[in-house]
Amino acid sequence: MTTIKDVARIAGVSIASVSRVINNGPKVSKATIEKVNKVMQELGYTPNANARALVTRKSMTIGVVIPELTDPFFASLASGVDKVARENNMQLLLSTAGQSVESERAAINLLLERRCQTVVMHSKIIPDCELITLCEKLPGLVLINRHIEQIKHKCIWLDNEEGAKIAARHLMTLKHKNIACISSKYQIEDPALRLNGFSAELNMAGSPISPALIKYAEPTLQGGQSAAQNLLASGQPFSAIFVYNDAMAIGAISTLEDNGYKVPGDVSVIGFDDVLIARYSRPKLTTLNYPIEKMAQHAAQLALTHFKNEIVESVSHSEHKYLPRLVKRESTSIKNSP
Amino acid sequence: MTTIKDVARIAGVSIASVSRVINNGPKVSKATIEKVNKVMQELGYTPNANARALVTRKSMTIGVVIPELTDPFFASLASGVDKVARENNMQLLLSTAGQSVESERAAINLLLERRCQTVVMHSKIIPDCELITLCEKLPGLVLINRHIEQIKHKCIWLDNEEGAKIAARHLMTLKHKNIACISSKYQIEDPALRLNGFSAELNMAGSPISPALIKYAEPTLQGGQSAAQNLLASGQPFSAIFVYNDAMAIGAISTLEDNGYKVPGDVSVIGFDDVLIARYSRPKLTTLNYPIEKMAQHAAQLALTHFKNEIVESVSHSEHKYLPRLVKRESTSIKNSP
DNA sequence: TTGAAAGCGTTACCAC
DNA sequence: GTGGTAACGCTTTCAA
Repeated sequence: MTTIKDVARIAGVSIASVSRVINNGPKVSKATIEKVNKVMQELGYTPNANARALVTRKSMTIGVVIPELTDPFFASLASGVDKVARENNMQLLLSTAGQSVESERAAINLLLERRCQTVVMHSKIIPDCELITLCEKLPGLVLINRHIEQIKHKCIWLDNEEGAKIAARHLMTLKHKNIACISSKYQIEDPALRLNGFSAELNMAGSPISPALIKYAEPTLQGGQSAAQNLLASGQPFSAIFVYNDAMAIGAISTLEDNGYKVPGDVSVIGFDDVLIARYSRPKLTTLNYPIEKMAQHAAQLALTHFKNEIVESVSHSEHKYLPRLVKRESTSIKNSP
Repeated sequence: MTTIKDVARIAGVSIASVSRVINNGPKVSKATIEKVNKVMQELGYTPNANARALVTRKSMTIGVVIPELTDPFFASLASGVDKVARENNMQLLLSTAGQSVESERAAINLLLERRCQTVVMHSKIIPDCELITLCEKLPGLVLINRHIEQIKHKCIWLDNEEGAKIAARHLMTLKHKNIACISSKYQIEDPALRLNGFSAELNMAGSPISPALIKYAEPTLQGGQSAAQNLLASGQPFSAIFVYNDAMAIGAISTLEDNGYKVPGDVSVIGFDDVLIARYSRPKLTTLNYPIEKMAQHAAQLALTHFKNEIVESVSHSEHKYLPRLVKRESTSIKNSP
């Protein structure tokens, strides 16, 4: 590869001058600029980002830690960060973390080795205290979808509980009384929060949810199918279901229809997340929109701000909580009079 | 940040020794290893990957160039490359390229600056000749979903035409005679190849496709809906549709059903790609599986091989063509006797 | 088995 | 305006 030295030699100027041209430095004559640019062109010179990072101590990269890329939810997250990176002439360094503490640690470590001072991390496994420590070592770290009180100004998260309450109100507005729930048996936090919020709201309205109408399964299409199966098998009457996520909701709908129930005619179904498939299902899914891409952009901006130390009081003390938005589509409707 | 010097000083050994410990170098006494490891631990030392890349001239990264991340197809591509990267202790450097020549060039350039010698690129815009030149500069470059004869040993692509033929045969096996097509009006290559293959196969079977039964639209859900609308409005009879991709196929199905046609009862619909939504639609979509993640893994491996110069005759002369696989689900069935 | 020292390709400071 | 040069943090000879 040609280096800055080659360019300098052939252009007949010093290395320093070439560097100035590259960086639009001040005090360079037009003649030099043109001469150098011409030589760089001819030689196909490409500056070495590693060398630059070494001396400037700036890697010009934004890191993202996510469990995996194939889940559209995480792809959107990464995409949001990517947008901010591009706006700031930085590049995306992706580190997939899988599902274990060790691999989450390894993922963040790779970013540290690359001296990536700005990172957006989605971590559900590493314990709070460890993340708090990490934040000191890496000021430009922002957590997404996790709320840790001590570092809340570096956390961007969604109010799952409130989202569930919105869903509850929506279904009650539609006159539903016997409402079932399908929840996930994994991931401690989110499912629990959603279920809590939902039943709290029903309690408040004076029509508590019947324990027999809560089913747990894998958070997948198949999980939704089997949970709906169980619900049907229970013999309990219900006219609506609040489902943990969209994939399960679509699974539930397919089971319901296979058993002769119309959605939303006989049973209303509401999902959560508003991922891609929600718009492609039939009936189109009513769900709660989780603005993950927007949140990720916010997170990246915030990480940049923290890294640059431009923290003002307003930022360092404010919470960054998002609220899901109800998206009414076709899978919920007013209760049929029986 | 603590450096190798700090570690050396505190451990009371030379920089060279610390380096040897870090790299599991040969000829280091057990005592030194332990001493150094202890100090590294205490200091929370993290080696600087940029400095290492500079001196070793190896960046330990695999680059990926894709138009965007939110399309599940490209997310799978990136994910395939990521898997290979992890297996080889390398990291993913992602460069999104958007939809213009300039931004495709910029994307690859960022990778060059980072001295990323292994890259998998999805490019539909940059002209062949430019890519051929680029391949000389970047021996570890592999193109995915593009076939350029002069560098075919560095191309991994899918046989779109043959895929379309498989679809045609499937529909003919199901006794369909009047078959419609919905194609995309964008992206020069893929849609044309698919349509060509499809009509060629029907021609061979002696029942050429009627031009009135070919509609073009945006390659989206909405595009599929409007194309199906047009098809219905044409008044021409048809009992099956070959659709450019899954999103359009699902759009077409919704329009058909909204107009009282049952799928597959009245009309069979077959998609292409087998992306996530194909499994979530109702009826589940019959489609052609495009093994993009597997292809991406292959591409990454191949890029690694080319970079390491481990090219053997068999690799440098063979084609890397993939065939889509028919996935029979619920949206196609044998033609109803009218 | 260990250490000294010469780079790797840049930037940035300091003279001129 | 321009050029010389000391870092940046690390690997890798080469001697000892």
